[in-house]
Amino acid sequence: MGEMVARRFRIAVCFNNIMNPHHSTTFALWPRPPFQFDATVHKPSHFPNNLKLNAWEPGNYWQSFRFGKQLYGLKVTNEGATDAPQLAAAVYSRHTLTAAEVSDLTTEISWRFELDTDLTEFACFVRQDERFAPLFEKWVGMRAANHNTLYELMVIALTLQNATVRRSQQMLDALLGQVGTKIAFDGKELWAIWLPEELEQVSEQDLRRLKIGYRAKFLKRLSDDFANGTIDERALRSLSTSDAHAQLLKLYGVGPETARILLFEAYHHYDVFDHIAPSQQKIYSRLFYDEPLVPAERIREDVLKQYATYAMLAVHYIWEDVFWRRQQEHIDWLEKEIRL
DNA sequence: CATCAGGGCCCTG
DNA sequence: CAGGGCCCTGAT
Repeated sequence: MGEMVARRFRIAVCFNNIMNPHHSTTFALWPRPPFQFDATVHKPSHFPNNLKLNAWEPGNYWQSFRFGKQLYGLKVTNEGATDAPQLAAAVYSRHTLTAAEVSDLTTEISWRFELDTDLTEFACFVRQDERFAPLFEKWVGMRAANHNTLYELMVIALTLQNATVRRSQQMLDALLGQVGTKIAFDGKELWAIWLPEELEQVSEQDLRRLKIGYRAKFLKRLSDDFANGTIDERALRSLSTSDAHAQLLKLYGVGPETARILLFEAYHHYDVFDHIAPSQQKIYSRLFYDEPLVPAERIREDVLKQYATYAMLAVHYIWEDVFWRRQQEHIDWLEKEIRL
C-alpha cells in the first residue's frame, strides 16, 4: 500500500478521477433469438482484475462504458429467455440523456453485444458436430461480444503480450490506478480505461514506472494514433476480415495475436483462426485431442476444416465451456496450464 | 544466487 | 524470413 502511494507521487501526472453519474435512463433492448445472456456478458476465461472494468451476477451485468468522449455507467439486466430475449439497459450519466444519445447508445450497445447477430445458421451447423453438439446446444445463443472500445481492448491486449496472467493483472491495475477513472453507480465501483488523448500528458518514462516494460512505447504510440485519428474504430466495422486485419496490423505494437483478438472480439469476425499462441496451443491440444501438445499447424488445419468460416466462434464456445466448467469442478490439466 | 520463459512484437541482417 | 532483444516476475 505504501509502495502504491510512493509510486503515485513519483509520477508527474495522476488523474485519480472519480465520477458519480446521478442520472439514469432505462430502455429496453430485444436481441435476436437465440440469445443467451449470462454467457454473453460474462467470460470466465478472461483474467480477473482487482480494479474491475465490469461486474456480473446471473441476470445482471455492470460496466464502465466509453462512447466517444463520454463515460457512462451501464447496467444490463436480463428480462427474457434464450428463445424470447429481452434486456433492460440502464445508462448512468452526469447529464440527462437526449433522445439522440439514447438512440446512438442503443445502436452501439447492439453492436458491441452483437444483439442483432443472427446465430441460427451457426446453431444449425454445429448441431451436426459429432463430438461437441451437446456443448454447442448448451451454449446456444452465446455471443462472442466485446463490450469495450477498440482502444480499451487494445490496452488490455497490450498487457497480455509476453506476460503471464498475474503480470497482466498487475499491469492493468497499475495503469488504471494511475490514469484510469473510477465510476460509481448503482452501488458498484468500477473502473474505466482513460481516453487516448489523456495519455498525451504522460511520458513514456512515467508509464515505465508502472512496470509495463517495453509496452510503454507501444502504448504511447498507439494512444497518439488514436488521439490523432490515424485509426478509425468505426470505419473498420464495414471492412472485410482481411482488410480490417491489414489495417490493424499497421498499428504499432499489433502483431498476429493482438490482431486476432481485435478482429474477433471488437469486429466480430468469426473466421479468424490464423494464429495460435503457445498457451492456447496447450489448451486446444487437451480440448480437441486429449493430448498434452499437438503441433499448432495441425490444430489450425483441423479446426479450419471442421468449422470453416465459424472457426473462431466455434473455438470460443468450446474454450468458454471449459472455463465455465472449471468453476464447478476441478480440471487438473487446466489448472496446470493456466498457472498464474 | 543465476537463469529462463512467459497469453508478442519490432527491428536488424 | 529467422532470430535477437525487450520489461518484469515467479519458477526452478
